[in-house]
Amino acid sequence: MGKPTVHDIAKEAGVSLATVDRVLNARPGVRGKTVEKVQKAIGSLGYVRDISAANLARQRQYRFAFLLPEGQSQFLQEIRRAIAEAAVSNIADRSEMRVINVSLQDPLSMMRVQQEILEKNIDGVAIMANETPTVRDMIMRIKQAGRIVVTLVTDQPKSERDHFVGVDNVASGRTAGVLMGRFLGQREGKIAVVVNSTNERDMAERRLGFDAVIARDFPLLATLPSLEGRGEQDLPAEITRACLDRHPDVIGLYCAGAGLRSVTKVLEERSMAGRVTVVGHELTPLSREALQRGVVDVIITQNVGHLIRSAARVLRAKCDGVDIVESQEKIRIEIVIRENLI
Amino acid sequence: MGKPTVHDIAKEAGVSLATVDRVLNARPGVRGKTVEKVQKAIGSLGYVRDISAANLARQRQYRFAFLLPEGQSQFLQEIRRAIAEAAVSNIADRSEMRVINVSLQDPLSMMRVQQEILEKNIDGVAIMANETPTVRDMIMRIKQAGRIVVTLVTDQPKSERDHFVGVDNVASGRTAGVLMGRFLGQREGKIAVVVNSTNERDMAERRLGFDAVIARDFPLLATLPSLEGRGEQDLPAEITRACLDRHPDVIGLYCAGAGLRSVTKVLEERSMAGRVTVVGHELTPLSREALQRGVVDVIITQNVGHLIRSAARVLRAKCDGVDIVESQEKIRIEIVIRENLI
DNA sequence: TCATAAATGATGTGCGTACCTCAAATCAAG
DNA sequence: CTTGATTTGAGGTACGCACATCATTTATGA
Repeated sequence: MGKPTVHDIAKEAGVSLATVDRVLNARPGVRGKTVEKVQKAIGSLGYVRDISAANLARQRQYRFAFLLPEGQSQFLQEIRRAIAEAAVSNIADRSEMRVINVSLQDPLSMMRVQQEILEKNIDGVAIMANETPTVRDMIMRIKQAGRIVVTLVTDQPKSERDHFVGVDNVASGRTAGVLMGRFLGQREGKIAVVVNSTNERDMAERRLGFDAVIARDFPLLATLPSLEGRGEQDLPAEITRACLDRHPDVIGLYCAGAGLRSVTKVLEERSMAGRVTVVGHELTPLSREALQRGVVDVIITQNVGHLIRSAARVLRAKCDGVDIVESQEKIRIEIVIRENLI
Repeated sequence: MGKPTVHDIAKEAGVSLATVDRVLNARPGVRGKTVEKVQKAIGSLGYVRDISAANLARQRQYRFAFLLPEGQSQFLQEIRRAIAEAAVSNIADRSEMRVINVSLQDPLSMMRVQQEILEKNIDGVAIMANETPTVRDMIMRIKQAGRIVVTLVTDQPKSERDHFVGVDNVASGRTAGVLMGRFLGQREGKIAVVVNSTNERDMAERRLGFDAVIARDFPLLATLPSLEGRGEQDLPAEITRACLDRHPDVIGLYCAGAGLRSVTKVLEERSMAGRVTVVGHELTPLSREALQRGVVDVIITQNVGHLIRSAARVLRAKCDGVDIVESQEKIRIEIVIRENLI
C-alpha cells in the first residue's frame, strides 16, 4: 500500500471524509473527542499531507520578494543571477519570486517598498541589508502583517525575522585570519585591512574574527587600522597606495569587503602581485580570475546559488508551516584557492 | 489571468487537448507541423508545466537504490546517515530510496544485487564502488535494462553511467598539496602519504594531484612512497610508526584515504601532534574532532548531504527526462579547517 | 420529552495534469 | 475514388486534497 491518504484516515478513525477535512484544516464544528480520534489515526497511520496536492486544490500561489540594496557590486550581480535562475527552476514551483531594489539610505524608498509588500500580498520576503534601526522597524511591521521574513547574508538578530540565511561572519573572519597567518609562514610584517565601511556589521564582524586569530596565533604579524573604501570607485585604490607607501613592510592584505578589484590593481601596478598574500571574500567572476592569475591567494565565500535556493526553500517551508531540513539549509563558509576553484 | 494551462495552449494553437498532451509528453502520432504549432503556442504563452500537478496525475512512484560497499568506515556511515535523512525529506517526494550493501570482492554478491535491481523494478541506482571491470559490466547490464545509473563519489568514466556525482579527485589532491605546502611555509622536509590501497582510483588520483603540486611549487618538500593501510585495523598505525622511525625529518602527513584515526594516534603517542602538518580527506565525527583538537590541520571534503541529495535529484531528473540545474549539482571540493567547521 | 443547537455524514466540484478509449477527420497510395 | 493508415478530436477517469452544501444524526438544556 502506498502512502496513507485522507480516505485512509477516515476509515481508520471511523469518521467521514468531511470530518477528517475539518480536523486537518482546523475548521470549527468538531467535538474534542472526535478531533482526538482523527489525530490518533493520523499518528498511527503516519499520514503526511501531500502539500503539492493541497496547494493544487487550494490554488495557492506563493509570492516572494527579495529585497536587495541598490548597487552593482559583483556579489550583488551574482545574487541577482542566482535569483533569476532559481525563479525558473522547480524550487520556485507555484511561487513567484521578484526582486525589489531599495535604497537603504532613503527612508522614503523603504516606506514605499514596505507598502508594496503589504499591498501586493507578498507572502514572504528575503531581506539583504545592513543592520539599522530603520530596517529593523520595517521587518517588525512586515512581521506584524503576518508575512514571513528571512534575512539574507547579513542577519538582523534583534529583529523578529523567522530565519537567517547566511554565514557567521566572525567565523568567516577567523577563517581568513588563519589562512593569512599560515600562508605567511614564519614571516614578520604588517597586514593591511580593507573594508567597505567600519560600521557595516559584516565588515566589523569579519575584522573582529580576523584580528582575534592573528593576535592569538601569529605574534609576528600586526594588523593595520581599517582602510575604508566606502563603496566608491577610486578611493580603495588610493588609500591602498597611501597605506603601502607608509608601510613598506606590508606582507599581507585582507580585503574584508568590496574593493578587491582596486586592491589587486594597485598590487599589480607595483609588481607586488604574488609577493603579498591576499585574502578576500566572495567568489565572483572578478575574484575568480584574480585567483587564477595568482594575485589573490584565498577567497572566503558562501555559495550564492545555495544561498538563494535555501532562502526560497525556507520561505516556502515557513509559509506551509513545515519543518526545514536543518543540514540542507546550513550555509557553509567556503575556502577557495586556485586548486579547488569549481 | 493566471498561469496558462494546457487548455490555453490548446485554444491558442487551435488543436485539441489530446493533441497538446501528445506533444507535451512526446507521444507519437502527431504531424510535425502540428507539433510546431503547439510548441509555438507554448512559447508565446510562456507555458510551464505544473510539476506538482503532473506528478500528482502521474502517480509515479520512483524506486531508487544506493549501492554501497560493505564496511563501517566513518565516511560510509555518514553516507548512510545522509541517505536515511534524504529518504524522509521532501527530496524523496514520491520516491523510495533503499540502500543495498554489496561486497565488491564477491562476484556472487554482485550478481545477486544486479538481479534484485532488475526484478524489483528499481528505476535508478547510485553506485559507489571502486572502478573494476566487474562493476563496469554490472553498470552496463543495468543500463541495458533501461535503468538510470549514476556513479557516486568514485566515477566509472568508461561505463555508460548517466551522471557522476562527486568531485574531481585529482583537483582534490592538488588542493591538499597546496595547503600542505603553504602551511609548511619555507620549511624543508619529507611528507609521508598514507593511502588505503594504491590501486583504488580515488587514491591514485589524489596522490597524483598532490605530488604534482608539491613537485612544482614546493622544491624543499619531498613526498615519500605511499603507505598502504589496506583497510585493516592496525596496519596503518604500524606502517606510520615504521615510516616515522626511518624518516625523522617528516614534517607533513597526507592521509589520502582512511586511516586518519591510526595516524593521529601515532602522532599523539609520540607527542608530535601539532608539530607535523596533517592534511586528510572527508569530514567525519572523527576527523572533525581531530581538527578541533588541532591534531589535523586541514580536511578536504565533499558535503555528504549535498552528495546524496544531488544523487537523488539527478536520478529523478534523469527518470523524468528533465534537465538538471548544473550549478546545483556541482559538488564542490571543500576545505575545512578548525575555523570554518560548520 | 421535545425543541434546538451542534456535530457529523454524504456527496459533489475543481485544481492542472496524465493517460486511456473510441470515433471522426485527414492523408497517402494504389 | 477507394482503401487503409495516420492523425486528430472528444470525452472520461484519476491523482490527493480543499471547500461547499445539505441532509442526517447526536447531544444539550428547558
